[in-house]
Amino acid sequence: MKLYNTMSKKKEEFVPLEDGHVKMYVCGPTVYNFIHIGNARPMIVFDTVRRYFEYKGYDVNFVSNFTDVDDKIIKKAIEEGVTAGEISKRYIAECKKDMDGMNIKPATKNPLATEEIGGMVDMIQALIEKGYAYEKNGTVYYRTRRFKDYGKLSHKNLDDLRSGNRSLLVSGEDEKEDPLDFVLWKPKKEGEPAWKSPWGEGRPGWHIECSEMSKKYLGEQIDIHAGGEDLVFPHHENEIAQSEAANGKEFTKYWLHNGFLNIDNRKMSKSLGNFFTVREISEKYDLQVLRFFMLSAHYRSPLNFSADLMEAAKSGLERILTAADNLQFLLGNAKTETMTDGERDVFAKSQEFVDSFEKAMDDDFNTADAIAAVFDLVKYANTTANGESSEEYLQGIYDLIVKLTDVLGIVVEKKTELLDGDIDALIQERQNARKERNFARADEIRDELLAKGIILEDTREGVKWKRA
RNA sequence: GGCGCAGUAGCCAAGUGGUAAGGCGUGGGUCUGCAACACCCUGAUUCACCGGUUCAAAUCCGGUCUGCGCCUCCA
Repeated sequence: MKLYNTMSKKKEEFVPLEDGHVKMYVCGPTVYNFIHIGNARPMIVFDTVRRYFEYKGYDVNFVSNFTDVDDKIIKKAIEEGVTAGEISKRYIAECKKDMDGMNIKPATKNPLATEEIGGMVDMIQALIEKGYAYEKNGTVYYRTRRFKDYGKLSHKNLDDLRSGNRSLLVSGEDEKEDPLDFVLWKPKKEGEPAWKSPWGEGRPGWHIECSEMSKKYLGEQIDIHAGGEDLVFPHHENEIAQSEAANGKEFTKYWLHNGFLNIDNRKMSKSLGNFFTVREISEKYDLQVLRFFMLSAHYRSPLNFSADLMEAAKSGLERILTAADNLQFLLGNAKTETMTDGERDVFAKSQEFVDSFEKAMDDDFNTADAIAAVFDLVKYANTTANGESSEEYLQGIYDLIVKLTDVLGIVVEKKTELLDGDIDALIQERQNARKERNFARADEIRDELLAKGIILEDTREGVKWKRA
């Protein structure tokens, strides 16, 4: 399988560091509020990447952090008059609820920055000893120009950065030896959470968190490091500088970055009023729709979000869900058990959809193409399965749909809820009314059930129902 | 200013040298008491524009226009 590496700007064949294993780190959110749908994109995309690796038989060690100490968290805590810890704890819990709704598999480990301070201090210390960092008045800076590969990920040239941002030179950060130097440790300010260190009380800079947590839980060298494209510079560039200087070896083999999510063709921002949290979306849609929507485009492309596009995604997803539901329904009424020879041939042909699905995913996780394969399979199921199909055939096709949609993190299984006895009785009464051609009564019952959120569908094989 | 990405049907979106997947929507039809589902048919002589390379270009090269991102801890 091939994946696009931001470092080389090319699709590269994936070769794991260790056979059969994938070590993967995804930069997680800063938990100062409910996550927004922009945060959701990397979560969904890289969860899908993980699922595909697992589908291929890899054992994936998936680590994703929560940044739980940061200016924004502290600001929110002050506003509410609570501790920063209360804020981060609350929003980590809320974030996990949203992730669950989006069917994102729990990470192997979700480290918290505040629980890893000791390791970060050690790493900073090592950088100072190696001459890659220096301390001034309680602040520790990384000596960017000392790391000769600086800029290799974002393909930037240090002198361009400089000339393009002269304002930095005059903007007061005169403690730094060079305006490009970034903070590894910052001293405590009044009222802020702080930890002890050789340079006085304070807290770590953002970049060092990921370097340390990645090293601690995955080792000095990992296969994949991923995140939003905005993290390429400076965050990931700085992580490379820190980790490679401290550990003396290549940090990450493959760098994956997802494209940005726009709203109505504009960048999402509070001032534009086009800011959506995942929680808000969940009030209107099953979050599977959001997931399906995000996977309908390639993960590296910019993706536009709008109400119309969500509606279209919902319709598309329903087509898949309906097909699966229909197979389930037919299974409950199948008259024969084993496949006929004819069915065996028909079933054998369905393998081609699995092949094209895998081919798409093997090519840098082309989920849009993979979804097309799922739609082809759905059409195949709709045209070949019917009341005469054998149980074995129906189950076989159903299992294929589940196998593929599971990689995408889409659940097609209908939550099995038993109908209340009286609802069941109403459906039966309606059937009798229809038989007697008393359609007025039949429609009356259908409307009554609709009011209770039950939609009835009359098919050739019998009455089906679903929740509105 | 520097670096980079994108422009494919009404909408979304694959396709990166061999003659345009898939979905949503629209319109027509089959099925059906009606509705819904499903199925069949319906769509770009053409891939922002202008040149060039080639037997062959949406795909490669040059230029133009348009939109967007990064270059201050925003996924």
